[in-house]
Amino acid sequence: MLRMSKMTDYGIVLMTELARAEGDTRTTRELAARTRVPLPSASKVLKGLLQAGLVVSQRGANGGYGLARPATSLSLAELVSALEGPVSLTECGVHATSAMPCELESVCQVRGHWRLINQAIQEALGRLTLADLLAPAPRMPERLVGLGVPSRPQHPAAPPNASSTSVTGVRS
Amino acid sequence: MLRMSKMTDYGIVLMTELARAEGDTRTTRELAARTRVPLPSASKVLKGLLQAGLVVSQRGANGGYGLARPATSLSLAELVSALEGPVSLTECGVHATSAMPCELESVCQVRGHWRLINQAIQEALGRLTLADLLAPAPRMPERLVGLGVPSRPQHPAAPPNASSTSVTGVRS
DNA sequence: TGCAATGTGGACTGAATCGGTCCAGATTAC
DNA sequence: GTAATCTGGACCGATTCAGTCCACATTGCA
Repeated sequence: MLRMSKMTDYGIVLMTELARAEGDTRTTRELAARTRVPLPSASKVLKGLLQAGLVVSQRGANGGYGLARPATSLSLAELVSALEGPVSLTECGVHATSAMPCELESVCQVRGHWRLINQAIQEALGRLTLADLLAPAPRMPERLVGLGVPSRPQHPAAPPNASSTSVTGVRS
Repeated sequence: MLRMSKMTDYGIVLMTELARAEGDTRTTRELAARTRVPLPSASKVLKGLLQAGLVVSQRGANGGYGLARPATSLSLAELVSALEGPVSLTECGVHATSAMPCELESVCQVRGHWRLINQAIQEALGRLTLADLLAPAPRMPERLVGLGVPSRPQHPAAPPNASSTSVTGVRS
């Protein structure tokens, strides 16, 4: 659990494929075929990426999609945010000025902690770029050194729940 | 998005309340009343926590729930794992020996990266204990220093999606 | 000029999940 | 024996999600 949606999964795979094109445009059909993402879904995701400004489109014959910026400047955090909304485990801290303010704000002391956790997750995602995903998976990429080092008692592995596969899962 | 489920949210609030009892047991009714979690839902979540071994129960009259271990040794990662399943943004890396192995494993280079990201998130959650949540929210707790420091270009804030509230959100 | 290829925006549907509720039964204190 | 409490499971309605489809706009090319 605590998963990204499948669409976000698709989005990352499609962006990775686009990054391989290096400036060229690719049609939705091409991208779908190469990534095995169902065509209509690929189309849907690409529309979302377009609205988020992460890709540019060329309409008409010989049209297609291309990256809006170099792969080296597109962070995973941006991708996930664009497709999934703000990265935040709880509502708390997302809309600080919500229409539904915290009625027990004065007595609750959890908020600050969550904000930092959300921040940490966002940072972990922000450290990797699309370009990084193209490179061979490193044993321990410099950017994550210091994050992945256990410093607390290991918690027992949660029961594995056999479930559906994700594209990222399947292809990664 | 990228949210915990509401049940996990409840679980954290309930555990926090249990931690305040400091060894005493609390009935489901008490816990629900204090946290404003709907009683049946609180009951459901507590059952789950019991099976995960995070709380102990005393049946019968004068029964109730108590923490299975001191709050200082219960990490948030444990809590989330217990209620939400393995912490992993993608299927990939959760069941490495899945019945559905990656057909394109040889060409895919994303897996290693995801594994590290999942690890980073898990670490961020593992650094905080239940006891930490009881303390006043710090500006920047020592345990997270170094995680929350931006090192990449800030990505534009994703469009705020006004939505429902979470318990943690409401009370934090 | 017209046609074919392609993206655009939106509606729609079936399935799965989630939040929430309820109940019959076991256990314990008094 | 009775009341209070946890236990395990079934159940339901609402929501979300993945996926599909369609009418239309745009563009390149014959």
